[in-house]
Amino acid sequence: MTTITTQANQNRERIWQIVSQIPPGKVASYGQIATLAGLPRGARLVGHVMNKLPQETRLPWHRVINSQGKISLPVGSAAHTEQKARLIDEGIIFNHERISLVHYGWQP
DNA sequence: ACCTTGACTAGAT
DNA sequence: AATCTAGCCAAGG
Repeated sequence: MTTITTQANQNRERIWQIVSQIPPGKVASYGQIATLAGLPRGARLVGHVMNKLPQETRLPWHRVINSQGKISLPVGSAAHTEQKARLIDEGIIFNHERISLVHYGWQP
């Protein structure tokens, strides 16, 4: 098994690493993750990486939302429903589909 | 190799 | 508050 370290692989691993640090009951935005991973304008890449996570991943992907405090997945989709349920389980309160970043935003 | 598509965002209008 | 726009990075056609 040869180990190939492309730039894309490194970026992906940095993103995984940051996401794994978000504590329960807190949320972080795509842009915030990107910045912490050393990719200041890579918000979109974070979304792409989340989208490609294996179904059985143990990463707390549900704690990643957009800068408006909303879930970016399509409303009504199974994924959106699961994400919302997981967040509510952790004690997060939604107000009109929005999460208060002031109260629940992760401060590393 | 070229073009389009996203779990995006800050800034301008 | 609602829209637009340009910028970013990887993947897929």
